Amino acid sequence: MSPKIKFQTPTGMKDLLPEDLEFYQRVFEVVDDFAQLFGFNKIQTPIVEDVQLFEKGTGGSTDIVEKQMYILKTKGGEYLALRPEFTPAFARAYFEHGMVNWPHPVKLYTFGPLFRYERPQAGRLRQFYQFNFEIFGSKKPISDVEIIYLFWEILKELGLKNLIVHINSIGDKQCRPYYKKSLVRYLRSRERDLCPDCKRRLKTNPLRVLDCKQEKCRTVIAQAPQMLDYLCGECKQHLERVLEYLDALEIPYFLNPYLVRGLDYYTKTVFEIMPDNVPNPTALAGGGRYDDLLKLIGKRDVPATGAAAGIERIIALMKEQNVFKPSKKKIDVFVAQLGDKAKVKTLKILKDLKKAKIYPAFSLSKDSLGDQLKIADKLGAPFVIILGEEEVLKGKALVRNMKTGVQKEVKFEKLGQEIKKLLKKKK
RNA sequence: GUGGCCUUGGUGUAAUGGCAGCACAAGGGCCUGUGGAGCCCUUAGUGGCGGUUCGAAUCCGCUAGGCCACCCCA
Repeated sequence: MSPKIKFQTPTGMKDLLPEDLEFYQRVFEVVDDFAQLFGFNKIQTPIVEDVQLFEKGTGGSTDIVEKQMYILKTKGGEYLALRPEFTPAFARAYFEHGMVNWPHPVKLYTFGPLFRYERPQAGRLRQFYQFNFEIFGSKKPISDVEIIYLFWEILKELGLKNLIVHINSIGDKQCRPYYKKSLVRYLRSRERDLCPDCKRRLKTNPLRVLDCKQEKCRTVIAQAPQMLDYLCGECKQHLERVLEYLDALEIPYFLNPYLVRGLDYYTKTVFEIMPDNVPNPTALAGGGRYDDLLKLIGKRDVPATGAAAGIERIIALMKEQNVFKPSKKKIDVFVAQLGDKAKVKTLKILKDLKKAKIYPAFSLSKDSLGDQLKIADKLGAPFVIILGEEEVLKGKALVRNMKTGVQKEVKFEKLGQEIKKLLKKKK
């Protein structure tokens, strides 16, 4: 009856161990810090939402909705989806909690896990983390740039180098239909030169033919009409202003006419931040304006702009560029004990140490002092508090300097202050 | 979803059809109230299922997971 099956994490999902979490926490720290600086408020939404929220919001013809959602049926018969992205949930929350009546723009952010059923690869997981920022209620170009600048600064603060912003405008409901029509007309004329996927896209989502990487398609695309030439006056001006702001902020960008994002709801500005000068760059962050999404979810027409960044990808690049070293948890003091009374006393003095903001290590399951000193040494503790039966009776503990071996008696009540003093002296 | 490569104790590796071995890590001991070294002992592995063979970590099939490219995206 030896169970041969080995339990393991589900495909494309992983455990985050202490060492991993140091990286995640570093990212979250910087994100929170910049969120505060830029005046964004944090919210958390449920991990599951009504399937229809994404069908409507994210868009029925997107890969995400078509084939990547984890969908579950509850006992009550509702269909819920593990969230594959944040934006529709933000829009839902915006209406559900009457944020329409908050002073605008409403600036919100969050981070947490998302789920997409995909074939896993490095930098592409089925459960992954993103941080996400949204601005509701501003149609101004500066708001797009506020988002881009914020993401740019967060990535820079994390130490990442050689990044570039790819940016494009995909127009709005005024001008995009004209462009789409003329693009489709052109692509039809060259249909026999397209890959099978693109033949399909031609019907379902022709804009995405633009990002196909098949060589035969690339040659077709090279001569295709470009959105930039079809932008209406308003969209054109919007893009120009965005680019001017980017210039003024000295953010390096590449105006990429083939950048089309996979989600249906974008209008005007779309952007991705990616590593520059590498063979197969994957976007670290991406987003843009989505003026038409909110009225699909709620009743009101609210312009919005936002972006999301993939934390695992950021961490991978941090490791590659070697810009963050998890600081080895250094402990201030190790408490070694001998005998039951001393074990209990060890637990009792914890609160006193906490008061002095000293965080100790200890190992109550060990009985031998030698073993405990060995552990203290391995942990790199500069000082050890030694508590034996004798010390408990005397009301004093021995404090040992691990470097010099010098020990002195300290009253229990003074332990916190004394260690603090010693630590300070050491520096 | 398509194609390709990979998988040996916790980690890193050796064995290419013939006794699964080494290093590190871990646990215990030498050492009953004083660490760093050393020595000794212990735990623990061929991802899973099947096939070929006298004999399989090794060859074959399926499966699971990982990785790479496509697809897509963060």
